[in-house]
This record gives sequence, structure tokens and C-alpha cells, in this order.
Amino acid sequence: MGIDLSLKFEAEEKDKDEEGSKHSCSENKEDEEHDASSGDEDEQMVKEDEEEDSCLGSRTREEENEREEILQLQIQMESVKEENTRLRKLVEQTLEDYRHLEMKFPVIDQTKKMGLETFLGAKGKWCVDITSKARKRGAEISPSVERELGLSLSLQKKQKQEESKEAVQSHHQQRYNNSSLDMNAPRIISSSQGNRKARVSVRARCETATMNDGCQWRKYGQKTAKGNPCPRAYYRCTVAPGCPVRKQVQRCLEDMSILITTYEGTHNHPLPVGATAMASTASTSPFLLLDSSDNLSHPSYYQTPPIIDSSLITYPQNSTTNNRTIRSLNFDGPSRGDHVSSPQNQLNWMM
DNA sequence: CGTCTTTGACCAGCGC
DNA sequence: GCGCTGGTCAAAGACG
Repeated sequence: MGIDLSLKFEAEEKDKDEEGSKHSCSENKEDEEHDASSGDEDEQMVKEDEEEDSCLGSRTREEENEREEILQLQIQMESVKEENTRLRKLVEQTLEDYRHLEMKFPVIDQTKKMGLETFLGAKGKWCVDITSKARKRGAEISPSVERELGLSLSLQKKQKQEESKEAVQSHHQQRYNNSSLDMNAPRIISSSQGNRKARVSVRARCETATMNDGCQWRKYGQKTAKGNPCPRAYYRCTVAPGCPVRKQVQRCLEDMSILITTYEGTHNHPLPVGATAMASTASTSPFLLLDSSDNLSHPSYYQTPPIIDSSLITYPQNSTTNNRTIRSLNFDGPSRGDHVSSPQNQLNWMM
């Protein structure tokens, strides 16, 4: 270490100085001998002895001083060494803690997801049931696929307090989203309460401009949101006059093939047939039903199958649940190229 | 002509 | 109070 080198360097310099002083002392002696030849030899000898004694005395004093200095330096070195080992242990401990935390993080994340499923209650079983059924069919479900199955559910609430509580969580979520690790992971931003409007956000792979959820929508606005070059479109349900349901449609910034649709409100009318087909299998209560294909009602639908990654999400709203109950329906949807010809086929495929 | 989309204007909420 | 941003309105145009 640098300390050791510098100490050696100092010691070497001191040796050199010592040699130099010795050399100067002997040089002085030679000069004196040269001078003695011209003067009284006895007196000269006495003088020489005295000077030699003084020279030797100063040399021993210097040596003692050097020894003391060396001792002090050695003590300093020992203390520095001790501090060095202590710091090293501290660094190692910190690194170890960091590694431990790093290993624990996925477990904590998984626990959070399990917590969500618990929150979803009995209906949360859907996710497990459907994936297990898929497994029974022999379909392999990789962890990444299971992530893809994850319910992309965002219930939004505008209350400040709860948002601040969730700020840390959403920050972590954002970090995950940015790293494209978990695009379709379950995500509850907030839940509606009281008479506030329920909001459900759904991510689905969809190449068309909007998803067909069986309802009729009228576009009433478009806005470019900050941070996303893709414009956000605003739609209003036109199935029944005065239906308060609205939806926002926007492409995902990370993956343009993913369509983020946010629904708000509750339909004040019976759902159209296309929506009811799937609805009846999931819930008897009012809900929002989504699939990611506009092609359902399109003549060329049978030639161009939709691309669905995670798409069926129900969100009942009634007075008893106070807009808080969330029912999820996740399924390992067909990968790109799989043919899903109708809502009923989708359900058959699921079951 | 009715319906739907587009798009600029307006408004409310929020942070500074 | 001001500016920014998201959400909505409404007039104008397109389309069947």
C-alpha cells in the first residue's frame, strides 16, 4: 500500500542522510589530519579526539532520534493497518448486505403479486385456475409468459394521500416498466372509492387503433400527453344515451404494439351481445370486458387473427363492493399467429 | 343529412 | 398568481 512505500522511501532517505553525515564527518577528519601535519602533533591529537567524541556523540543522538521516529512510525502504521482492516470488513459487510438484498428483491416482488391475488379474493383464483388448466393441457408456461399473463390493471384514484403512499411502490414499478421487465404485470395504481368513477387500465397487444370490447365508442378528443409522442385518444360510450363510460386509448411508449386502454365509469345499459358472450362466463354483475381485437366485427377477421397477450379483465361495480372489488380474468392468451376466431373460441381455448 | 372524426380552444387541477 | 398538463367541448369538415 501507499503507506508502506512512503515509509520505506522515508527510511531510505534517512539512511542516505545518515551515510551523508558519516561521510561529512570522515571528510572533516581528513581535513583535520591534513591540517595537523603543519601544526603541533600532540595538541592536534587531543583536538582530534575531542572532535571525534563530539562527532560520535551527535551521531548516537541522531540514531536515537531516528529510532524513536521509526518506533512512532511503526505505531502509526499499526494503527493505520488496524483501521484499514476494520474498513475492509465494513466494506465486505456492506457488499454482503447488498447481495442479500438483491437476492431478496424478486421474492419480495413475488410476495407483492401474491398479495394482490389475495386482495382479489376468491375470483383471483381465476388466474390460478386458468394457468393450471393450461398446464393440464400440456402447455408449458414459462415465468415470462406468466408475467405476460399478469393482469395489467390500473384502478386510479385521485386522492393525494393514497397516491403519496403508493409513490414509492409506483416508483419501483416504473423502474421495472422502464427496464421492460414486466410490461403486463399486475399493477394497481389506485382504487375508486365512494362515488368516484372506477378506472381500469388494460394493456393488450393490438395492432389496430383501438380494441373492440363489444361496445360502441365515439371519439371526442385527442391529446398528446407529455412524455409520450403517441397521442392519447378519448372515447365516450354511445351504446346508450347518457352512458357515463369513457375510455382513453394510447400506445405504450416502450412497445408500440401494446395498446393501453383506460376505462372509466360504469355502463348504464345492458352490454351488447359481443361483450355479453364473454361476460356471461366471467361474472353476472356489471363489468367491463375487453379483448384486443377490432377484428371481431370485421369481415376479414377470420383471415387476420388478433394478437392477444393479456386481455380479459373484468371489473364489477356495484353498491355492495363500493367500486373496490376487482375481479380478474387472466389467461395465457395465444401467442402471435395463434388463431382466435371468436369470443366463444377464446373462452373455449381458455377452458 | 346524420354521424363521426379532427383539432383548436377552454377549463380545472396541481406544483412552484 | 402563473404556468403546465390533462381532460373536455364544440365547430368544422369528411364520409356514407
